[in-house]
Amino acid sequence: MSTAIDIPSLLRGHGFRLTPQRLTVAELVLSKPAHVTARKVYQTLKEDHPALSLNTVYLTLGQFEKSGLLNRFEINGNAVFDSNTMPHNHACCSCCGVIIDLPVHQMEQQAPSLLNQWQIQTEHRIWVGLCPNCMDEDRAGKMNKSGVGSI
Amino acid sequence: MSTAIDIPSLLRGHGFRLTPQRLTVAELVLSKPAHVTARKVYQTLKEDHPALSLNTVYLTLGQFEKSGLLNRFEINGNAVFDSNTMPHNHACCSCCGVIIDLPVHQMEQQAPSLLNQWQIQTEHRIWVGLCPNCMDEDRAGKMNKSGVGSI
DNA sequence: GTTAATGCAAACTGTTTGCATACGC
DNA sequence: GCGTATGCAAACAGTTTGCATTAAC
Repeated sequence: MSTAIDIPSLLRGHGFRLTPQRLTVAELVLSKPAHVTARKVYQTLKEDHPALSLNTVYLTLGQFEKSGLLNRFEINGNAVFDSNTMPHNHACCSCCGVIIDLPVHQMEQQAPSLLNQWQIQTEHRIWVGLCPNCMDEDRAGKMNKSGVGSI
Repeated sequence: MSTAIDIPSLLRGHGFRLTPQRLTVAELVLSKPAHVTARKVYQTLKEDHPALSLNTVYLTLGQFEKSGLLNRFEINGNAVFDSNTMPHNHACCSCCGVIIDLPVHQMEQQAPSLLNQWQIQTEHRIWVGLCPNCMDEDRAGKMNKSGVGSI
């Protein structure tokens, strides 16, 4: 990460006021690749930043999405925010909840001809299964049952 | 529909008791192509079948899914049940909420090589946008704002 | 008669909204 | 000082759970 992101400049550039809460959330989700839920952000930051409410996290992530700083998609009914705003696919482990980015293949770039008459707004493709780590643990009989709730 | 489905036989074949509620729900979602939410089923049937609770609908759809009679996926955080249990993709209109099935292209059949080490359980691909009908209405200035909540 | 199915209500989770207060600009 | 941000609490929607009653087999 040779070119560190200047979070304050980035936020100011999008017309945001520099509040401590917003800076903290931005530092967590914008300064490096991240797939997070609102609750995850809240739980991660609340210990070191008691002056942060879950409400503010929801609001802030929503603002970042509207400004194009974050992408939003859904896994298991949970809103997940992604700092990677370029087109890409996802895979999610149903055991540990880890989410990885996958490239969009050339053949996938155009929508099926049946949608020629549609005006496509978003597209999302996701694979769900066991990641290599959890398969190993599974084989070793140590599989946890937390499921994707841990995302 | 030359080969009408015998719902009672189908249910019995999967070990279900033939209750009026279960028969009614099955008739609605299994006898023809359908994309429905639990609430939609409940609202559709409750008028003619007062002896039906939302709880039972959730339970019944869940049982049908576990028996392989229905597929389940998610749109906008809502569980959608699909009578088409073969692999296929979806498109959803963000205006009227209509959902259409799309074939899986040959190139899509295999997971990306990055997932070679994964044990894939499910895969889902969805396009969201304006369907031709809603684009027409949009152009005519009659666009409704109901969004995908109408699914 | 057994056992599964049902209805009702309550719980629970993720998310949004209303409003008075605090604070960046 | 002005107007956005914030925290708190309440509202809200979708879904699941607990339990007594009912009905299919």
